[in-house]
Amino acid sequence: MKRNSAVRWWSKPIALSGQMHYLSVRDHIAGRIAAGDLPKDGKLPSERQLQTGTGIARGTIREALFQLEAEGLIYRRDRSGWYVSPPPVVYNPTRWDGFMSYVSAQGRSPMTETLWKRQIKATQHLSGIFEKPIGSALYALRRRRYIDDRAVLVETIVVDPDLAPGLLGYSLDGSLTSILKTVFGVSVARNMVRMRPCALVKADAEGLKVKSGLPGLNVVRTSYDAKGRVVEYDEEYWRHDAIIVQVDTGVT
Amino acid sequence: MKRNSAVRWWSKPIALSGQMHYLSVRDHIAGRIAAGDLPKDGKLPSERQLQTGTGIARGTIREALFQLEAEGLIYRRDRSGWYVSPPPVVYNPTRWDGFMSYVSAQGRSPMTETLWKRQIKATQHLSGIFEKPIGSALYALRRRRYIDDRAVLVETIVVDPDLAPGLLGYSLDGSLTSILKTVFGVSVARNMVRMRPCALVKADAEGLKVKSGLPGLNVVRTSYDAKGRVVEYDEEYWRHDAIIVQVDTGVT
DNA sequence: AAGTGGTCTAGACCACGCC
DNA sequence: GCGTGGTCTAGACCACTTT
Repeated sequence: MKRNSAVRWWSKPIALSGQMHYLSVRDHIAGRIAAGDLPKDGKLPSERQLQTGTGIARGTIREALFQLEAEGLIYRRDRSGWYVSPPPVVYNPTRWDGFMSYVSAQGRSPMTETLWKRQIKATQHLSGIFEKPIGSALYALRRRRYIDDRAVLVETIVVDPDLAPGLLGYSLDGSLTSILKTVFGVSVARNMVRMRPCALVKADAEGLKVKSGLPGLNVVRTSYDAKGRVVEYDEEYWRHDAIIVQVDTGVT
Repeated sequence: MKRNSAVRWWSKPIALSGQMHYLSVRDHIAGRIAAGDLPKDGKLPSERQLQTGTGIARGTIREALFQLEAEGLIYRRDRSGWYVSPPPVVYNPTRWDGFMSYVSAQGRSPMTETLWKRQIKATQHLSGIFEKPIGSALYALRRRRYIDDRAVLVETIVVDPDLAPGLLGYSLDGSLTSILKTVFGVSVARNMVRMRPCALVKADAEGLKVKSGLPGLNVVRTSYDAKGRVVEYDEEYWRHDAIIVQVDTGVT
């Protein structure tokens, strides 16, 4: 590709006066993206190609790219390159339509992959949530979910076996919601949701194939049935650039 | 202080085998923090002091510090040093008690500073929200809010003057909520809240005195009265380590 | 004035994706 | 096997805070 020949990506020299150098580079790249001046797969030129003809150190280029990544404009695929981010989906934790349904409704293509499912024993933490003795049997489930083939979240779900005996025998690559409802007659009356900006580290970063330390959003949801029993406890880790959370409620 | 003499902060050499070097440094520092091995103001040794005796480049130390910062464990004061982060406050956007009230309720000390207040003309964006013609008069207000003397958010609020004529004449360093209610008899019936992990840039980063590009949380709240009129439109930018969002609702 | 983080350079080697 | 980003070193100078 001509774009990738050894000339600098932008036509004018980068302004060095006044503001920080890496922020100038950021603005140039952001401008090129906004102008749509990119191959249609959204891949940016490589870091070393961005350097050519500029006299700028690679570290400075990378600083600019990190800035754009933090802003959610671009993301990286490990050792592959930098790409323009697709738009985020809107997530409404107070609605009880699942991931598969609201992603589709927004014209995007959802996909779920079950990483593992097994019976576990309640830890102290879980025993407090489910109000069961430590060591009680619980179902646990780990899934990775995709939008348009990009991994956007990993989650660990815990379900009370008393409410859904034999749950793990079902395919859980679809909507857990609808299985609970149609097969077990369990429906959710109340949600408690906690959200916290976080860094993706260790298992979660690995699961999303991102570098440890990238920003993410941690969503913890506890669902109750009409009798106030905990139906489902869910910990999600999202890519920060994949989601907007929207809550629409009466005032309490 | 003895801690700041030219010996390394940890006693054993850092393990180089296996995992990434900067992650080892991260783990060492995280361990020391968890062990409470710090002066009580929470200030870490300087980057150059952390290097001493280790043979580790300053850039690598900084990478470890950035990691901990992204995780919310530490934060920096520009050109002063790195400090251990205080615990976050819980923010419930569906409750209509204001910042001053819920921060106090959590045993922390809230403070509000009004940066400016003035009448503005409705932009296209605002005209759509308030359902008024472009150019209509609106009240706008910019504030910075603190918890225990650390700036944690900046916000810009827009209010419909028809619902609160003369609002800008009042001191707005306290609760806007209670002024609207007690002085103007305006109360909120419904909230629409959007949240998005973001990078703090430009004016918002400057307002919080953080480096541009640090992770933050963008909260946009639109409040309606019982007749469905927009009472207040609020854009907040939070430090990412200062807040946990909690939503507790019935399912719709 | 001394110390701090903030920025930048100019290399080097590595692990891994992609062809 | 080549190109990519990922990691790391060893300096340097600057702007700002702190003392």
